[in-house]
Amino acid sequence: MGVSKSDSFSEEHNEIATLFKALSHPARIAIVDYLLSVDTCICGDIVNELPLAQPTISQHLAALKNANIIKGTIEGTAICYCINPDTIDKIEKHFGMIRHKLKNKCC
Amino acid sequence: MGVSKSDSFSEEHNEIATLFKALSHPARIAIVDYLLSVDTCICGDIVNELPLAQPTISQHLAALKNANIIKGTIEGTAICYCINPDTIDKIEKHFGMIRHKLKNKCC
DNA sequence: TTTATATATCGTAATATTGCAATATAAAAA
DNA sequence: TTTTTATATTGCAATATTACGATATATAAA
Repeated sequence: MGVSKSDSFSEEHNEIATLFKALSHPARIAIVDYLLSVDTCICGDIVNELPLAQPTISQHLAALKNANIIKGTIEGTAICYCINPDTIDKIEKHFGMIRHKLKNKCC
Repeated sequence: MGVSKSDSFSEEHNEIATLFKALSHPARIAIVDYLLSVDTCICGDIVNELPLAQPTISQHLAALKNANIIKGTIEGTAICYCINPDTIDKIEKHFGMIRHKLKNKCC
């Protein structure tokens, strides 16, 4: 009834689904893309990059932080954001596993 | 107001977000995992593998089919499901891009 | 201290997702 | 044809997500 039956699934399935969920919105993809498009970590100014209101972006950033996809460190008034490579690794490994299993299949 | 402002984002950002959304539920991850765990394509019997009612699984399968993550071909009364390697490729390429961009960064 | 700037939180409305019982559909078997 | 089996669709209730105005918070600058 609207509740995801998380308890019914394995820890790992829940974990990977949570990561994908964090990446399941175009605004969050755009944020990740923007963080990747500049050479250094970004302090401030993400709000000006997207066509969304500041509270909305704050929410999306919180979702990404919550999933450990980005890291934010306070830098005076601003916050500096970076991609967390460890989490990217984790997702890539999952696809590596998929790729590996796909190789032994006939489709 | 609850509506994702898809129009505000690029085609590519929307497309990749849609793929992640399809993978953002543990039941759908479990389905993909199950399809990968057997050597051949699965005809029927997915319903017995998961602790969800048949209509719910049908919905999840439709979501995966809709995102082109799995393919289903009718085989008599049953339907044979397979992972679509092309879509897996697409997602992997996205992470390849992320990985590439991360290399030139200081974090 | 006062003001400006950057980000977070609250409250709320609109919409989407999840789950399932009931029912429909469609092919295979009897 | 009737029955069985597998899957899809409908309808609906519970919950989650998305978006933003208003407001809070916290540091920097004046």
